[in-house]
Amino acid sequence: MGEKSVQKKQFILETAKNVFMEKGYKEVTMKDIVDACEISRGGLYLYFNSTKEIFLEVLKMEQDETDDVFGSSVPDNAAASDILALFLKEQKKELLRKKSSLTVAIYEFFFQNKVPKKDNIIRSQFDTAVKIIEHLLDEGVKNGELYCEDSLGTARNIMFVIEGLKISAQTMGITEEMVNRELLYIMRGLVVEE
Amino acid sequence: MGEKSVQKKQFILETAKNVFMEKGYKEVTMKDIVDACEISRGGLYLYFNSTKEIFLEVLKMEQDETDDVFGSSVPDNAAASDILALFLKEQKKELLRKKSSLTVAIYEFFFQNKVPKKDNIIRSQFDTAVKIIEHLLDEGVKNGELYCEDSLGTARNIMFVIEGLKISAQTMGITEEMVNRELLYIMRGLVVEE
Amino acid sequence: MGEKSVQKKQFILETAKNVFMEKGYKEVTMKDIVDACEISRGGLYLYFNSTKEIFLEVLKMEQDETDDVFGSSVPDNAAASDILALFLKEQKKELLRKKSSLTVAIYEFFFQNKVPKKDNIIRSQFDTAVKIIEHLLDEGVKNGELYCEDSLGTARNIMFVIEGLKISAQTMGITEEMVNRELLYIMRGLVVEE
Amino acid sequence: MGEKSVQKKQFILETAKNVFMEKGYKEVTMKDIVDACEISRGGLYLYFNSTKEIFLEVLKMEQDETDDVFGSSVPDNAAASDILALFLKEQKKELLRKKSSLTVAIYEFFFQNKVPKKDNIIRSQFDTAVKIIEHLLDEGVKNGELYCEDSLGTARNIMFVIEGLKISAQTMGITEEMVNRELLYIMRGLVVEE
DNA sequence: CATGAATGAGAGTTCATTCAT
DNA sequence: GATGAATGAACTCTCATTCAT
Repeated sequence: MGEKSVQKKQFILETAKNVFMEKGYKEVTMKDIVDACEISRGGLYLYFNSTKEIFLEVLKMEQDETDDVFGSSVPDNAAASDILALFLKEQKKELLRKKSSLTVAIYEFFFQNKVPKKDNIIRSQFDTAVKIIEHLLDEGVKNGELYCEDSLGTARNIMFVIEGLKISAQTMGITEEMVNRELLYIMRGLVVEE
Repeated sequence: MGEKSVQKKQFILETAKNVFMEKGYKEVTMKDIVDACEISRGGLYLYFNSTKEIFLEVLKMEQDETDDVFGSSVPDNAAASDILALFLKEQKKELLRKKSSLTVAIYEFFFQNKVPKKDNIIRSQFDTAVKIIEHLLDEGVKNGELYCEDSLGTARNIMFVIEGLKISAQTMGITEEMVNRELLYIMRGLVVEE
Repeated sequence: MGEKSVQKKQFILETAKNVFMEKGYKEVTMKDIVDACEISRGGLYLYFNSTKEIFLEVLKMEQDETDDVFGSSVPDNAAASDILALFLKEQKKELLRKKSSLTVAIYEFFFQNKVPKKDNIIRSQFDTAVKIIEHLLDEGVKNGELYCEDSLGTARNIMFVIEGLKISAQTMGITEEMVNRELLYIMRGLVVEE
Repeated sequence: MGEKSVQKKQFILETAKNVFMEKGYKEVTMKDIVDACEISRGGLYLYFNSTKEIFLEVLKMEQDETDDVFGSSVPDNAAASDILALFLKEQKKELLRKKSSLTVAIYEFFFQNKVPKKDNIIRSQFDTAVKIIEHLLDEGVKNGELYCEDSLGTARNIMFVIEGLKISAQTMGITEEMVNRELLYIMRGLVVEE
């Protein structure tokens, strides 16, 4: 595939991502993507054979971007509790950003496609997040900022709460206040009060 | 619609429920239900006009059944912590029952149908569960079995964890061990150790 | 068929007539009539086997009523030109009564059902009207009120104009003014000016 | 749509026109046209979305052709009365051409689609014809060939008679003799007898 | 590489007609 | 007589997928 084709493929993926953000996963047809990309029907098939194939590549793209973000954005000399708070704030922003998120599409996709653990982006992102939180908790405890007896258990607990908030945001709807309340509840149990 | 038809309607709903458990919500077509019920194309339309209509009635049916269960199954003179443990065990069973659950269908349905709060079964079940847990916690604290400063906050936290486990079960897959671990984590923070 | 059944049949015909006036002929389904009559599907089939059958009986009913009207409403000792004017006025009223007329239904019916001359209500009504007009013209000429060399030809001409107005009313729409103009044009050619 | 498609679109319209001539307007389904064109179900939808859309384009096509004919076929130096006779003869041919005419389809279409005056082909053709006849009458009077006091009124009268003949041809059936008789009746009133 | 016309399978929906009760 | 549940044929419309150009 020439360089030009690589660009076109990239363009299709970016455009398709928007479509998935709009309509979720199941609803999206090849026609939707063809229309959004303003290319020919046959043209799309030169690059992808199904919405599933496209979605998988969109996911991979997403994952790469997320990895980058994760790696870069952590301030070096910040206090662990501050970083944790920052992390939670980030999650909150994501949670409340109703539209223009792949969340629903990802859920729909994984509902019907049972993928092996290692390819499961939800799983790997969950695990990564747990590890990061665990590490932050350990740091916080070491520094005396935080109190936590079981950092791994707590990290997992936090992530399940966040997952719970995430799905609730998409199904029953949640307000910013509700998210704040939950995150506060979590932090209250961790921060050492003077 | 005569008495006979009520039975048939019920039969269709039961059958359709199985179809939704099998295939989720979006995937299901009127034809799927026609085939499952072994009735004629037109026959189904005598009772329902769309899968959405059917699904809504299946949900209502479900909810009624759940209400019954909730009302009846609580032992009278049990210790609060035991009832709570029982409740969590029930949730666990539900969580791990991969197939033959409407969970995925319900998620898919509420992804695309934003219904008013009061009609949102997910919301109302969530709220009901929170109230029950809160009450149990209060009882437990009163009896000295449990320790909990903010029973409402804790109840909500527990339910969000359960929601998190529920969606995780459907997307990344979870083992019984994982569920146990989480529920244990929750209980550990509540039970007064001697 | 008992007396009761005769009444019911009559009721169906009256109701069906309204449906045909509303929707024309082709559009009407057995279901439409069942719904309008608020009887059972099977019930209708006890009396009629198709919309065509129903329409034919509606037509016959209509024809009988029209015959009655024609017979009774002619004042005995009136001047021929006055009766003619009255007749034309009646036609005008009919023409402009857009809704609640069987006109369109009749047209649609005869477009696709080529019936033998004698059963063709349009034909027989046309012929009857021609005869009446011809007679009136003859009378008028005899009395010196009217001038007309070819009473039969004129009668036919008048009726074709009226047919033309009738179809125009249903297709391109006509105003009262337009009808007046045409009828005036006709009368001007007939009335002896002093 | 490429050049090739334009040809195909044209082909569909021509074929559809025949279908409409056969079956009228209301009766015709997309499937009828698909079958007549021997194309695929989906193929037709590439060009048109409904029988209404197709019929409207067939009408436009027809109108264009008619306009051409009107413009070209008038001999230059002919006597007005001859042209008028020619015109009426043309109408007669049209009238008697029972099958293979869009007449019925057009009537059916305009029965249920009330279109604005300017888009109403029946109306505009009627008006055009009136103008032409009026002009011919004026010419004829000027030349002393014809006698007519109210050329516009007469023109309109003639056209309503023709409309009446047209609808009668489709509903009660008319013979060539009947048409001749009517046209003769009209001409007799106009031609100056020596 | 790219196009877009073409196909055909399949979903939704409506009704005429039948038939057990 | 009367009911209305049930059937199945027919129609509309949309897409995934192919293929000649």
